[in-house]
This record gives sequence, structure tokens and C-alpha cells, in this order.
Amino acid sequence: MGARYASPIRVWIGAMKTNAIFKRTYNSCLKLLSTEPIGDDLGSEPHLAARLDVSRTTIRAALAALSARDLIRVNGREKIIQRRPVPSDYYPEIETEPVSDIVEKRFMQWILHGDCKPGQQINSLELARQFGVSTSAIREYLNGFSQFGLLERRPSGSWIVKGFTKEFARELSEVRELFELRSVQRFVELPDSDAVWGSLDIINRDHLRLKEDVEKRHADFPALDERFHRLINNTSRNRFMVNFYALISMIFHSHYQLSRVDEKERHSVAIGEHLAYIAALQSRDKELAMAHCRAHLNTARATLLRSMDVNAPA
Amino acid sequence: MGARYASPIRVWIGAMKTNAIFKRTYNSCLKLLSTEPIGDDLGSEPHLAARLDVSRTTIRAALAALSARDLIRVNGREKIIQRRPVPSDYYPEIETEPVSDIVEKRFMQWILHGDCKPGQQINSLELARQFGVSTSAIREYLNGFSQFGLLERRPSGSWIVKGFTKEFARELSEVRELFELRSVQRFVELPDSDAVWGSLDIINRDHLRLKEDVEKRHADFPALDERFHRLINNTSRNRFMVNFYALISMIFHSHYQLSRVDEKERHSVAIGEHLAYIAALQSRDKELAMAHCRAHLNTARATLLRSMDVNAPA
DNA sequence: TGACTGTTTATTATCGACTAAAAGATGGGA
DNA sequence: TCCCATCTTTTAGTCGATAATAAACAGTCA
Repeated sequence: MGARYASPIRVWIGAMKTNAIFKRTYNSCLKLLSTEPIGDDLGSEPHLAARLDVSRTTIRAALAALSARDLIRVNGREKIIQRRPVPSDYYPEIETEPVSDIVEKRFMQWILHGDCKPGQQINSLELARQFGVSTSAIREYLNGFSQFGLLERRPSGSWIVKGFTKEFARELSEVRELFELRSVQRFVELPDSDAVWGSLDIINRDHLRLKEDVEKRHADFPALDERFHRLINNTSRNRFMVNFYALISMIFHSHYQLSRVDEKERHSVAIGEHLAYIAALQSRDKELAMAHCRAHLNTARATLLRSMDVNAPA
Repeated sequence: MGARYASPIRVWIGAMKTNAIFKRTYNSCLKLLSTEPIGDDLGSEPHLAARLDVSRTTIRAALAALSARDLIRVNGREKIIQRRPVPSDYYPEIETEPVSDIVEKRFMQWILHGDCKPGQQINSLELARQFGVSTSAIREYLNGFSQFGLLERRPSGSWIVKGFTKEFARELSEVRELFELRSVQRFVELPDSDAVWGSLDIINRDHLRLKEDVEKRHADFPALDERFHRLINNTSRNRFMVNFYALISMIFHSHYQLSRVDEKERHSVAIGEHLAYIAALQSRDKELAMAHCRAHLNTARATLLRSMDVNAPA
């Protein structure tokens, strides 16, 4: 408890909101410029703001920057394009991401195929340095991420990695099945007039197309898988189920990227299961649809568990 | 974008970790002191630390404070009790709570029976002032709380209250039933040797006792309700289900405090349902147990929805 | 030798400072 | 009258500083 007070006079060093939104907006404006002929008008500020989904304040800042670099000439209400943008006009991609996104990306990478072991304590200062952000940003992210059940808070406040274990995969799959089965029950009872049936037809068609060209295009499957399951889960009309599917989606997406063993075959099998599952839904036969749902999710779980054997023989 | 940069020289004013843990530890020590005779030794630092579940650093700080106020006399390894603590020796209760707990309490109060309307935007600065904490604390709490589905993030970053609506109650109850039914299936299959059967017997006994004296002790029901359902949900061995029950628990706890209409009758009914539910579990009859589970959760949902009619006729 | 205390080091919690960005107010021109 | 641009006010995101706490280390006494 010694008196370690430093001088109260401090020089302010950093700490401010990043202007990632401005930079992204500026880049978007450049892209817009490059598609319009020189001499054209860019349109009014409110229009641009609505189009790029930012406030007018930000648009004005971007326009000012464009004007300063002689990309446009502002004259009253006119914003005349002066020249084509060149690559060096753009801000680097990395600077257009908000800090929270950067942390998310880096952290997912760190936890999924970093060197972190189950039971390991997380050092937020170390992570902050590694990711090039402040400890506050790390802290905030960990807080949100903890809801996914891969972290645990110790009474002292620090976090420990529970790890992406088989137990985790089992628990995740269990809830997934509960939720999707419930959604399926809702799904088959929706009236023929509901828009989901049309969406399902489109997804069915896309599956058939992918199946025909699976040799070349099998890498497109994850996105289709995501669309299909999301369609089903969204019919639950339950925010908890929909939110949970976001977690599922994240986990499976990460794993698709990781485990490339037998990828093509696994995707082929899944396409077949999906088609049967879709047909069962279309038949409006509840029991049949649930049976296909169970069968498919069983396969998915088995695949997930097997991939963990390969990647992390713990 | 005007140049509004202030002078880079700043005087550091506030910002530090609160010493709530120290104060709570100090109070706990006082309570310990008051139960031991004067002249006794308090025991070693490591023992005290383990007993109060804090670090030795904190214990040492508390002991130093006790010594400074002549409550104990430290002599080498001895810590001799000098006098009985008086009420004014204690720190006020409020100062022993970490900021996060304060925010949680105040926020739950604010959202459940404050004047906030669905669709309203949350002003974090305003809330911070109202709660007497920093905006960072509010921000952090909102981040975590958003997972409960009562808030929604706007693209601009601000939060809007979705409100504690009937729709929310319906979705919450739906997931609750899915999870608890699954837990019940696990429960009845547990071997007789499992400790849960003993816990269930105790809970059964407590229900019977409470039933006999329901006139006077009906206020004890919420705690018992919590114990019972938690026991069931914990058998799921699924972190998502257990976590979700924490939300359920919080919501129902808050509502127990709010809606006092027909309280005694509602509790009586619930006790009856619990007893039937418990008996069904003890019979190991899966279908019967599930039926009673459904029946009870239906009542609970109806009660929750009805109380919302009374409290917030939206 | 083993548990205790004194000391040092590591790590987290909390805050206010500061700017980016959004939102609102005001006045002007078609 | 409506859209637009300029100006002002409000709100949110990010940070580093610092004390509180935990954890590790190092002597010391029975």
C-alpha cells in the first residue's frame, strides 16, 4: 500500500475513436467515382449518405478530402468529378476496419489455431500487444465472446480458455438439434403462401446445380449450407434460437476453413442429405422431416468430432 | 472537422479500481472478530485468505486497517483481538459492491420497472450519471446484457430497448421448456446412486414443510423454486442450457419481486405442481415426468404473461 | 522442514480524456 | 415548399493511467 503516486501532470498520448468509418466511406466514394464519367456530378450529400449508409457528417468529411486531393471540384451544390482515382488514392483495407472487427478476426484465429491450450489463462495485456489494440478492446471482446462457452471467468477476473473440446462440440450439437427440430415442426406447418417455400425451392435448385458440378464447385457448399440452415432456424421466430444459430454458424464456418480432409466427399454426402431433408420438408410430413433433420445433424456432429481428432488430438 | 485539439497537457483526475473487495473483506473480518472472545488470535494470513476467498494481499490490507483502528494488535505472528467492533466500524454496504454489480442491479430495476418504453434509445451518458458510474461501465454492461435479447444494437452503435414484451416472454418460455424437458429425460435415467436423488429428496421435504406453513412462509417459495429447477437443469451437463437457466432465473426473480398480486395463491399452486413433478421424477417414469414438467411450465408461462398484463398494459 | 510473514511483480478493474460520427438546428436557394 | 449545405450539439468508441488485487518470490521462525 506504499505511496506510489506519480506526478499528476501527464502528457496526453493516444486514445481516440478511430476514423475507420471515414476511411471506408472515402474508399467507397472513390469506387463510385471510378464508375462514373469525368465531369459528372456526384449527387447531393443526403443521397450519398443514404447510399453508403453513413451520416452526412461523414460524407462531408469524405467530400472535403476528395476535394483536397483534386479528385472532385466542389462548387456550391455541384461536385464535379475531376480525375480517375489511382490505387494509391485508396486507404489501406486494414485502416477501414473498426477495432472491434480487428479484435474479432485476430482472436478467432488465435483461439482456433493458435497455440492456446485448454486450461490456459488469458493474458489480456499480452493479447493486446499482440493484436495491436488496447487492453480495453480485448476486455470488451472477451466479455462478449464468453457467452459462446469457450471461456470461463475466474473469480479473480482473469479468463481461462476452456478450449474447443469434444465436450463442447457435443453440447453445441445437442442444442442445435433441439432448436432445429423445433424449427422444422414450425416449418412444415407454414401455409403454402408463406415466402419460405419459395426460398426453399431456390435453395433446392442451388443444391441440384451444385451437385452436378460438385467436382469444381464443392467449395461453394459452406455458403449454401449456411443459407439452408439459417432459413430453417429463422422460422422459429425465436430470438434465442436465431442467436444460437449465429454461434453454430461461426463455429462451423471456422471448421470448414480448418479441416480440409476429404472435403469434397463430405460435401457430397451433405448435399445428398440436404436434398432428402428438403424433399421431406416439401412433403409437409412432419415426422419424415424431423427424421431427416436428425439424420443430417448426426452426420454433421460426427464430422465435427472427427475433424477434432485430426486437428487437436487432445 | 475544425481543429479543436486542446492542449496536450492534462491534469490526471480520477480513474482507478475500486477497493470494494478490501472493504468487504474488512467487514467480514469484523464479523469474525465479533464472534470470537477478546484476546483470541485470528489465525494466519493464508488461513484467513482461504476462508474469505481473497488473496493474502487483501487480507494483509484488512489486518493493517484493523490494527490501525486498534481492533487487533499485531505482534509478530500474533493477531490479538483487542475490542468488539461497533456498527460505525463497518464500511457501508454499498461500498462493498463492485461497480459491475451496482450497474447490474440498477439496470435491471431500470429496465423492468423504470420508465423505459420499447423502442426507446438508451443514452449511456445519461444512465452513467443516473447510476453514478462511468460510461465505460454502462457500455460494458450493455454489451453483456444484449445477449439476453432485450436490447438491440443500432448501426450507429447506440442501443434501443426492445422491451420486456409478451413476445419476449413467449420465446423465453419456449426455450425453457425445450431445455427442461431434455434435462428431465436425462434426470430419470440417472442411476440410483447419483447424488441428485438425495438432493431431490431434500427439496421434496422442503416443499412439504413449506406447504404446511404456506400462510406465513410463502415468501420463501421463490428460493425453493430456483433450487428445484436449477437441480434439474444442471443435470443436462450442457453449458448452454445451464447458462440459459441463469437468464430464466434472473427474469423470474425480478418478476417475483414485482408482481405481488395473488402471490400466496400462485405459490400454493406452484408448490402442488412441484410436488407432483417431483413424484413423477422419483417414479423414474419418463413420460409422466415430462407431462408434469410441461404442465408446470405452462402454468409458469401463463403466470408470467398475466403479470405483464397487470404491470405493463402495452 | 514446512508453514508463516515480508516484499516484489504481474494482471485486472475502472475511469475520464479525447475525437469520430451521428443527430439536430438554422438559414438559403431553386 | 422542399431540398440542400453549413453550423452546433449530442453520443459513442478507443485509449492509457492508476490503484486494487492476485500471484510469485524470498527470507524467517518454530
